[in-house]
Amino acid sequence: MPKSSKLETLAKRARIVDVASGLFRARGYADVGISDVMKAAGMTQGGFYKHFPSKEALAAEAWSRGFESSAQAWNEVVGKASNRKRERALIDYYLAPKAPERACPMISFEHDASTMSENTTSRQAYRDGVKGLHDTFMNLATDIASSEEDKNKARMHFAAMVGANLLATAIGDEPWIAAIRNSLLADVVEE
Amino acid sequence: MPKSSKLETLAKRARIVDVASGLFRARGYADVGISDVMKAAGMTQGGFYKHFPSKEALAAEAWSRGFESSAQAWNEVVGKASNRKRERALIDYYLAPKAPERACPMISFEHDASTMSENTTSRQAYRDGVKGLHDTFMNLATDIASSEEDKNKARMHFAAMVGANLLATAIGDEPWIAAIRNSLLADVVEE
DNA sequence: TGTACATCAGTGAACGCGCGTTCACTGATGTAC
DNA sequence: TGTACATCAGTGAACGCGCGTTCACTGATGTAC
Repeated sequence: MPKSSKLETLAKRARIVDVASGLFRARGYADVGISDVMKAAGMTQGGFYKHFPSKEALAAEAWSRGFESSAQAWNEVVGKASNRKRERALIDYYLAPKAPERACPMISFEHDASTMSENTTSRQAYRDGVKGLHDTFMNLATDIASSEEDKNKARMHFAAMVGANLLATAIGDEPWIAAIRNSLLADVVEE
Repeated sequence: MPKSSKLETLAKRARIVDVASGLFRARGYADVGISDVMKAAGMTQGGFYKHFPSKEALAAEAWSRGFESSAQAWNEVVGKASNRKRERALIDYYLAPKAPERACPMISFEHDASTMSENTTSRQAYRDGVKGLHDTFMNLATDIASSEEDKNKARMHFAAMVGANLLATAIGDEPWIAAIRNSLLADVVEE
């Protein structure tokens, strides 16, 4: 059934971005083909180029989408927690096992973002996305009343949770990996 | 000039592993072709399969090699530092800019290790390598006299330096990235 | 409101390139006598 | 010690597959009259 109404077309385009975002988070840019994306979106691969000029153009949007939904999830999780346990709740959530298509975009996209040439929109999307998650973290974990030491602590915890997640993802649930996670959590004051 | 003496053959094999290790650290497994490796080793691509059954078999050895030389570098760096500043020296060194072929193997190999099927020797090489670097770090940053709190701190710093390096590699030297690095360093007691 | 026509989202096959792997061949190494 | 021969590391071309991209075609959408 060729051709759709304008509204349907936009919805399908959004679906492609959506689906690609999850696949890229789960398996990375290189391991996901255009045909994988289009199949998952319920179309055939030829139609892809009616929406995007290239695979890289899709990456830029799919990555942004991934960072957005990650930031949104963070806000929602913290919203449920009591006021003073925000950082702890965030780190707990971040380090909890998740479906592959919900994997941390900072980690999932890093290799491909680093590989891509400097001045691409997809690379900029990565930079903006990571900065966004960092700012989200700092906003949720600290407030105006926080001392500079507290902010420094939060910044370090941000890096630590990313590192811990990277190692846990690649290695799995061994005791020494759990020890790292527990050490991080132990450093986060619950008050 | 076909055929080499047995000694030359072994030396060439070692050179392939060496060169591949650097290329994989710099550009990742998928972005480095057999012909790249062999060209850099001063041979033609066909000869590769006289030494290894497959590209993945090379990865297992090249990755191990990368972890080994990384651990060795850590030991050397700390050796130069005064006794009580070992952890600080290690983190300073780890976060300092390096040539691409010296990039952190935990980060460079992570994506490909995660992607590879569960029971491969290359995947095991990654696990072992990361465990090795973790143990090296803990050995250098703590000793028998260290309290459990100190060990926890060190473990968290290990994760934090990996996370900070990941972000710095992909994003570059922006102020907020430098702030993360400084926050980590500020938490490492110099005494 | 109805009709003829242009548009263009989507199809599915094909193209072209790169890369892992294979293969027939070469000639130095090293062994057997 | 010398000589004939088997081995096998290394060469360079070719194969085959997957994937990004292109393309001729289809038929529903939506516009012009």
